Amino acid sequence: MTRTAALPTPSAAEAAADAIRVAVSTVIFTLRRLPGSAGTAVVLPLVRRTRDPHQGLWALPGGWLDVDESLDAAASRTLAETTGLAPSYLEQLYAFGAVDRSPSRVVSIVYWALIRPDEVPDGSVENVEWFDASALPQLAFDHNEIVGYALWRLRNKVGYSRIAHGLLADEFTLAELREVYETILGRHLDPANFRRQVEHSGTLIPTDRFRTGSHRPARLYRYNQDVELADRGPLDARP
Amino acid sequence: MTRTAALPTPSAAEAAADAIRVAVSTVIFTLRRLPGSAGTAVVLPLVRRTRDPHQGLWALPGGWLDVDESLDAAASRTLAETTGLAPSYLEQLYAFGAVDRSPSRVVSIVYWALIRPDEVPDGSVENVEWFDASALPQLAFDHNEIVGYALWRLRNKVGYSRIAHGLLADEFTLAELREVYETILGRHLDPANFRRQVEHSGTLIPTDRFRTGSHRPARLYRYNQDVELADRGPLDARP
DNA sequence: ACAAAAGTGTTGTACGTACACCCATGA
DNA sequence: TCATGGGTGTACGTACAACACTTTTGT
Repeated sequence: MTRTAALPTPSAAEAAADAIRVAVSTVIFTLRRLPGSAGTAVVLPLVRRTRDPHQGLWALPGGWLDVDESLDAAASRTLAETTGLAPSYLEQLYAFGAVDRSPSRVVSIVYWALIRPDEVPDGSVENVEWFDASALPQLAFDHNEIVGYALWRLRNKVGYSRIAHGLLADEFTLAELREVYETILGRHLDPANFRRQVEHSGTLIPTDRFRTGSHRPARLYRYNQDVELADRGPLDARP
Repeated sequence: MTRTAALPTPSAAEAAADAIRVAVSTVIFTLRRLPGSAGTAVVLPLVRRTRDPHQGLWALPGGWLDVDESLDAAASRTLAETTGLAPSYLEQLYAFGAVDRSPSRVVSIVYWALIRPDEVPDGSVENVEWFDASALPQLAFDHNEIVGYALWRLRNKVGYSRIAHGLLADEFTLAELREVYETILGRHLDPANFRRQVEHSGTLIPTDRFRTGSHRPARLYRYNQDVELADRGPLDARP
């Protein structure tokens, strides 16, 4: 299967020349341990464009919205086609509709998503590569701007919600959870204070298991499924 | 000029039958002093539909997106056509795109806006009426859901930004500002504590003028224009 | 034994809340 | 002079940051 950001769809191709077309793209974040030194980075998958406009440049995974497909469904499909997996968190980001953002008139409904590092397939997919979110090349269209906004939302939301759990496996240590926060926020957090904050939030369930490592074993926690990752208000009931 | 929520546009009418059309709607909030007793309510303008679907029902003001018009511009145009004025605050709310939200396939980019009560024209406009946001009739399409979400965003945002100033004239007393917060949040706020919070926030500039009323005159304040009403991150730079 | 991470305790500051109190004005 | 809203002072509780300290493991 070829993967390109210019995804032809019958209904779109048939549209009139001056029509407005609706695309759906997704910014998919995960965390990746950097090879050499210690450290973790926010990474996202990009797709190399195989046709004009912007042939050869990297772009966000996406495609045209199908006539019989909701926006959420289109975002999930996009994600499945790119990563082959369902996201641990998926939320609409923004609708981008500047007149000159593409040669033809395209309104892009952009989503952003989180997936757990352990669920990212190892084998590389054709034309897809994962990039460090803080060191992106020049992207197609206004996608640099879009990723910048998605990163801002991620950093903001990590401060007042529990979305960080969307980047961890089912069981994790507090140190691992803290590393997620530190990576996203880009600053050091006090282990003692972090422990108390997150313990008193009621979103964690301690288990009987421990992670044995180089030193004193750390207790493993589970995420409390009763608590939503983020409060999206009336829209929570949807999809 | 007639105002309907079914707004014909050449480019849309020419689109193929199975094409996806893009509409822009706006939830416009302002405050209105209730007639009889004391009290203020959040109100918004609705447009009576003059054609199917949902003929006769009330709907959000909106229209089709023009091919040579950005989303923001379309929202501003919508607002101007409804109220004849520029909003004191305008922000994209959400893109609604359920397949069955309209008989034909329509993706609606919804904005929400604030305007100052003193800038709302007195004379009523044909087919437009202002409704108490907390007591709406059944609206066309999914517009009840949309207003509910907009209200949630308004109440949320008033807690961590200064958008309340978007509902006041240039000069205002602290009691007036407090009434805005109380109306939106739906609860009483301690005058003494409210004063300190808002005074220490650095967003207010005291003037030499006082509002003389029934009792001790209250100092008038101005809004500090250097401070943005709300932090929208990287998107702030956009128009 | 020692290093290093897990986990606990203590203290100070900032901030929101509750509420008592004084001030200035119109009637 | 009195009622009322404008405006100040103060005490209390919670939340968080800083950091000293104890515990438990691998080597």
